[in-house]
Amino acid sequence: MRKGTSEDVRRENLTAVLRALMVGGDMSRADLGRLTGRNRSTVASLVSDLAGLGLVDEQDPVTDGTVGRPSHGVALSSSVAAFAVHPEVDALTVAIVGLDAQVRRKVRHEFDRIPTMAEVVHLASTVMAAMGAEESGFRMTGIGVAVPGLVRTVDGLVRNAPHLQWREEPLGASLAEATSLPVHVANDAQLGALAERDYGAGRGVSHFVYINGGASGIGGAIVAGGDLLGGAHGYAGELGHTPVSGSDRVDNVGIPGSLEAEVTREELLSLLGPDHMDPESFDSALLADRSDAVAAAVARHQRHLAIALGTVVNVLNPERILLGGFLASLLAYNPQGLRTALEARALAPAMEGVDIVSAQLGANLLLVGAAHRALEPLVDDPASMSGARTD
Amino acid sequence: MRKGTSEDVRRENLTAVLRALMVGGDMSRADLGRLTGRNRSTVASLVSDLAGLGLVDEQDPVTDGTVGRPSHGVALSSSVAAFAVHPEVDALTVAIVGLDAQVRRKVRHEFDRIPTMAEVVHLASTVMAAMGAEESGFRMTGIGVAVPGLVRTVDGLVRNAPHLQWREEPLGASLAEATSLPVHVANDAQLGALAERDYGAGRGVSHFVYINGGASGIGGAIVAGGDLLGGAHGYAGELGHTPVSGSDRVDNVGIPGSLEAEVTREELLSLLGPDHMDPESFDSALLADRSDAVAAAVARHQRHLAIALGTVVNVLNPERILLGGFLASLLAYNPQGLRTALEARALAPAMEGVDIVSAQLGANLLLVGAAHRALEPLVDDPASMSGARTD
DNA sequence: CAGCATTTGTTCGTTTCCGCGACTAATGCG
DNA sequence: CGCATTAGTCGCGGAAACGAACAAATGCTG
Repeated sequence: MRKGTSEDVRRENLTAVLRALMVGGDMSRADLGRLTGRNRSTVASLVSDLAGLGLVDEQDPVTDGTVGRPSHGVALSSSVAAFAVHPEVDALTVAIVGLDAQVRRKVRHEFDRIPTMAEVVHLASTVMAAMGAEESGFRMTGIGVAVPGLVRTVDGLVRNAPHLQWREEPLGASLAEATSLPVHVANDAQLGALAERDYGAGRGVSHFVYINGGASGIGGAIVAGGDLLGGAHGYAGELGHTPVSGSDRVDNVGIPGSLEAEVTREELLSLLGPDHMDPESFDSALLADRSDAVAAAVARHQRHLAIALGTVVNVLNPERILLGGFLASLLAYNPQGLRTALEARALAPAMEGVDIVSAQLGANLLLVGAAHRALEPLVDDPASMSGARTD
Repeated sequence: MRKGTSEDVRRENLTAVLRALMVGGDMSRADLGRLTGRNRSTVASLVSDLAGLGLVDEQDPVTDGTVGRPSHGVALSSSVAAFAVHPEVDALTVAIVGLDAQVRRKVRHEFDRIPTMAEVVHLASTVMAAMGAEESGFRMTGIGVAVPGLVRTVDGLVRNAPHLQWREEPLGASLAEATSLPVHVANDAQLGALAERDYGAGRGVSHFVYINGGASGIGGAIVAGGDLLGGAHGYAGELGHTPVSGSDRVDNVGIPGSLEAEVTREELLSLLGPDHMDPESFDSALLADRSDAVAAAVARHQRHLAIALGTVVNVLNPERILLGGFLASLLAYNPQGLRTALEARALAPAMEGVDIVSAQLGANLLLVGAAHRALEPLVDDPASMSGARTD
């Protein structure tokens, strides 16, 4: 759309082929042609270009049992990848994730106290250097960082990450300086939504809302028209602070009666007994406990969640709502209960055909989302992969 | 983006030229080249094509006092236009609006009772036929209809327009059948937002929220990334049903404590005295009355509005909020009051740099929005204007 | 197993459309 | 009145996609 020359057509076609492979997996050149609507000769030329750039590998023709000449296989290169970095209160995860969304390497470092940004930058860059990605044949395009908090996406400034106790920390700039790689920092829920869109419960859905409930609170992200809705500076999607009651309970930014103030994992956990529990155990423990106390608490939580979701449905008219973390457990406990509560709060036409489902992706969700964020510029302009820049 | 051939480049370039003229007004061919970044010869060819299609008029070169050869002027054709139809409880407005957003003809018919859909269709098609648009040299591309209610945009089915007491009315299909013209039906606030985006307080702003307060309630629309956010079926933007209090007051769809239940023009009007008042009189009457009763009511209304806007800011991270109708009066009464109340409810980073302004466009706002919605397909594919179809 | 239909790869000519350069035209300025 | 500046016009070249013609590789059928 920018210049309007024929090279843009080429770029768009290269991107279309790459995207087809990313969502559809490896396939034959003929399939690629059908999927992208391009001509045989065009596809051949495009694939040849991409192979030359090292982004895909052309394989020998394989017969698949049908008549006709077998078509060459085309596979995403297993060497093109990006780093994913995910700092949490108790650990830092660094991974190498390929263009095919496979997690190739993964290192987790536990902290005994909340890390500072400088510590995270230092540790992450050390780990990335130690991984020897280039020596192992990976061609790294950049670094994607998933941060539990508000991030100014343009420069990766972490505005406020309450759980990490970070405020106005220049994470993007620091990490870029330490590694000399392009760095993309974003909110964790947003990156999770991207991963769900491409490989999870959001596949093929162009309007959906993702809401994740964790120990630290509730985060969300919006996909509209197939694109992540970031807003003016990337702060969009903060559904946790939506008002759901007139109570005085405040969330961690001081907003009273908000979703995050009323719906907490902590409260449910206290009813179940143990002080700590990993997400899977929490889910099964909650679903197993049908006591009155738990049922009442779940009902109240569902009611509050439904009010927030009602706003979401009325304002955004999504076709699907993805619930992650303990919000998925809340749904599973009584799916119809949540739906009924929501229907009382949403405009009937907007509510029609809205799916409420659990998010699909598990542990690697954020790593895939973060890495793919870093791979995005390459996918949008494959020709930029010229010299396999290894600096 | 679809096929990936060189004809797409042509189409995009034609669109770019047309859009430049729409937002920038008539200009010289040289300016057009600078604005669109295209080459001199390319612009000449594009303009020549558009002139051949009858979409622009090429004028004689005019000297503007600067050195160098004068450039040809290019003006949007004054004959290309669309119908705008706007049914309200007490009147039906039909207009002819040009590509240049000028309202060329306007007919308003008053009702003595709430009209049915069939009556509106019948009257609108009669009026449009009587206007003799084709005979007057207009080339009409379609009909845009602004409806105060929920509209399924794909086929123009009015799902629920409470004030008109319409439910499940096939307005789009009926009007298309009666007129044999392409019909585009949409929510009035959405069309107003489009007009504000192109010609009003939303110019050059790619993320904004438009909220309009009228006698019938509160409607809204969202522009994200420069595009109207319609959601899955076009129902998005319903900000009036956002929860703002724990009270039991319900709005017209039964949602308690919603913005529309708590913030009403009616309530303010009752404090000012008269039973009926046109918007302009209401605005000046409200701003003139600094009594304690009014001040307290305004403060309460502002507080509730701020809660809804807080949700909007947190979820959408807009760069501007446009207030229309009596919500603009509410803002003007005490701009700082609203802003302060909002800042208590919004995440500080998301709130940074958010403008809160009044909508700019007046009476013709919806007519321009509706007609331009009908002109959009033409702008997106100028070459489709082949035979100046007059059926 | 030999021919045939089917499907795909390959090559090459055609078409479209943009940019560029050379030349011409029209203006203001000194 | 010449010169600099700016824009229109025309022709050429390059990029890229498509389609046609041909070759290659497979399954199917008699």
